[in-house]
Parts: sequence; C-alpha cells; structure tokens
Amino acid sequence: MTHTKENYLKAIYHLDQNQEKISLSELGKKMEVSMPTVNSMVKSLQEKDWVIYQKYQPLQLTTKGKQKAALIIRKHRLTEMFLAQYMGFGWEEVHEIAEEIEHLQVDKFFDRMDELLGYPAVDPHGSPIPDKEGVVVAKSYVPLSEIEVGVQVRICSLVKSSKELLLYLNRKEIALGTELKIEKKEPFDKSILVRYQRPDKVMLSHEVAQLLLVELC
Amino acid sequence: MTHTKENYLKAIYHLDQNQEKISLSELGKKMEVSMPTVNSMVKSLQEKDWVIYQKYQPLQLTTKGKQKAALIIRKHRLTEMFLAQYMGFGWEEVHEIAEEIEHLQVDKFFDRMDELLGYPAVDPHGSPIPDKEGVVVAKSYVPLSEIEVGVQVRICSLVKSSKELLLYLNRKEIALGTELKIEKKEPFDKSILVRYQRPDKVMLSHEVAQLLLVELC
DNA sequence: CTATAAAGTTAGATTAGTCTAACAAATTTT
DNA sequence: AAAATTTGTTAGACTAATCTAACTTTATAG
Ligand SMILES: [Mn+2]
Ligand SMILES: [Mn+2]
Ligand SMILES: [Mn+2]
Ligand SMILES: [Mn+2]
Repeated sequence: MTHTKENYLKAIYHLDQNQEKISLSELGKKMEVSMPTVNSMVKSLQEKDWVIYQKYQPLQLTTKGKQKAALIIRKHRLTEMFLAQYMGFGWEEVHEIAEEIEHLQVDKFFDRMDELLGYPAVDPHGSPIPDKEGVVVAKSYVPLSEIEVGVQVRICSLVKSSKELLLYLNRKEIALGTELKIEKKEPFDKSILVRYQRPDKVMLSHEVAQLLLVELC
Repeated sequence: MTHTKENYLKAIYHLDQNQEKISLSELGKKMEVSMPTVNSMVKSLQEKDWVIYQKYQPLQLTTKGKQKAALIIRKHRLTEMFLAQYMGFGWEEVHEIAEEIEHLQVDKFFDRMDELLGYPAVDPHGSPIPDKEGVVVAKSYVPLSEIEVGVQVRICSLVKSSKELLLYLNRKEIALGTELKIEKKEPFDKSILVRYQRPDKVMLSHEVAQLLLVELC
C-alpha cells in the first residue's frame, strides 16, 4: 500500500462519516485531483477490495477498507497526541505534521508513542483514536449550540478542527476540558453568551457553537 | 526531490566518504537495484546538478549534492538522537526508524527535536550531526586497535554501526562514553584485553577494536 | 596482446500516479 | 420533454522508478 492510496482511503473514510453515498467528484475535490485520476484510482482501490465500485454508481468502503483507513487514522491521531504532549506543539500545528508521519511503515514507532502516552483514547482535538484492530469507540457529544441557558458543560471534542477554528479558540482561551456555562442565547442570530475561567462573559456565534461538542458536567 | 532520490544521494555521499571515485556498480549494490536503474538515476541526478557524470566515468558529488545529502543526514541523525533520548529506543533500533523519518518534509518537526535535544553535535553512534547549512564538523578519533598497552581511552564513535556490532557491544556493556584501559595486546591475532566498569577483563578481537573510535582520557 | 570477465549502456516494457481533451451518462432546470 | 449542467468515462500522454535482454566498452588475466 502506497502513501497515495492511504490518503485516498482516509479521504473516503472521512466522507463516509458524513454522507452515506460518496461521489467521485467529492473525492476528487477532497484529494485535489482531476476526475480521471479519481476514476482510475477507485478502480485500483476496488481491485484491492477496499471499496465497492461500479460505473456511474456511488462509492462504498468495504469492511476491509474501513479497517485499513481506521488504522491509518490511528497512526495519525496517536502522532498528533505525541506531538502535542511530548513535543510541545500546539493543537493547531499537529495535524499538518501528522499528515506526513501517519504513512511511516515502522509499527514500533507508533507502539512506543502509544505506550509513552499511556494508551490515549482521543487525539488533541477530542477525536477518538481507533484501536489496533481498527475499531473506533466514539462517544456521542452534543453541539454547544443545542444546550439550554443556565446549563454547565465541558468541551470534549470538535466537529471540524480547522486551523482557523483552533487559532480562534486559542485567542478565546477555550481548550478541550474548558467548562462553561450558558448565560444567554440571542434568538436573532442564535449567538450565545458564555462564562468560563475568564473574568468577562464571552459571545460565541452560532457557527462556532455548532462546532464545539460538549458533555454536561 | 523524492524519497527515492534522497536515498540515492545519501548512498553516494556515504560511498564518497570512503572512496574518492564512485562506480555505478557499487551504487547499484548499495541501493539494491539493477545497473540500468542506477544508470538512469545518475543521469537524472546529474540534471539536478547533484552529481557530475559522464558515460563510463566514475561518479562525483557536486558541492550542491553534498549539501543536500548532508541535510538529509542531519535529519536522520537528529531523529536517531531523539528516538534514543526521548523515546527510549536502543542505539541498535534507531537507524531503521530514522531511515523512514529522514524523508519527512516538515522542517518544524526536526527543528523541534533539535531544540528539545539541546542542539546535539553527534548521534547515538557518535557520528556528527551536520548543521542547518549542511556543514559537518567531524572530530578525528583513533581506532582502539591502534592504542598502546596501558593507555586509558574513552569510546566516542564507531566506524560502522551495524546492528550486529551494536548488539555485541550491548552484551559486553560497552557504550559511547565507556572508558577503558588496554591491559594487553596479543600479537598473534591482534586481539586486545581491556578493563572497564566490569569486574573481569574483557577480550576484544582486532575486528571489533578497529571499529571502536576512541580519544585519550 | 588477445580473450575473457566485469562494468556500463541502450532499448523496450511495466506499474503508479497524474494530466488534458473529448465524449457519454445522469441529473436538474426550464 | 428538451435543454443545459453536472458528473463520470475513455483515450492518450507524461514522469518517476523499476525491470530484463541484448549489446558495448573498459579492465584483467593469461
Ligand atoms: Mn488531524
Ligand atoms: Mn497523509
Ligand atoms: Mn543511522
Ligand atoms: Mn531513507
């Protein structure tokens, strides 16, 4: 399995999480390649039994493909955790580096990271780390946008951890584990006013609140 | 620059250290590829101005090529040091892992390792780490085999750090920094008897003694 | 100084991953 | 239902890295 195919498989896996059916054009967009490229790639992924594909039909990951993808994601997330915990990188820096490291073939390296980290369950963005069999145990959190006024919650994960969001949260001093209380909800734009370890109350847009996954506390 | 070309360049660099002239067949042997493969590769390395090459003539690294190679070796050795110091890998394990990691393109990662390690000058086998400009400052040590009886020395580096040698040294409890005194030299097979932090004296073959680079202490 | 052997080259093929251009099928809009 | 748009396919080309087979040049050994 090549570096390239691993990235396709991961992309398909992530698309699979959000939609049931995966179109070639979506995959092409995500991978930033032309349609003929994606077309020939899915044929070759099919030959390895990682996807099911028929002309003009949407793409589907096989169980085998899902597992393969999960194992790459395991490497990715373990790496992110290691970069954050052991090397002092910020949560907004780790993804880019892990994107390369995830393709290393030497298992020893990832096993040692796992051990040093004490077998972590989640990455620095709160996403679950698949186990060595490729099984993912994901907790079901609720978007902050759906919490009622007066309730106290803890930030546990993010829907999409784009660098921009992470830098925004840094500026607001919001991190995983931050506990906050909903002070007020503005019906007009659905923005919310929250209070946490800062002196002043902070306003969060609906857009942001939708991306923050929380649990009650 | 691809992963593959980086490995060729490194191989040429290492051959260059030992011999003046580098033949394609040697390079082919080192890289475990056929002669036509090595032939077409050197042509392509030449186009990038990393080597000088003319039909039927031995290969030569350009200054540019030497620098490129040194920067890859910098990544390799920094990685080895990090694996040993921060992740608890043995000196016999690090090379194989570093062989993969050295190709990562993300400079941030290597810079952070360098910083965390306190800008080390040598790798876990005592080989010098080239600086960010690709300049190598190599100390000139002496093989243990050339030291006279009665002299006290410190092991500082190895001529060739094969896994087999490293495991042998582990068994003998010899590491970088080990200080030893030559007790006796056997003229017949040039083996030497040494004493160090062990209760008993230890016999080292000429073969081994040639590979251990020492300085007086 | 010829005859082998070793080293190096060329030609041609293969696989992986990519592209553009041209066309076809499916979907959406009018 | 026809037209327009989007989506997907095919054909053909390119680069990188590799191989085998056949040949040539250079080196070595009688
Ligand atoms: Mn990530
Ligand atoms: Mn990747
Ligand atoms: Mn090494
Ligand atoms: Mn390598």
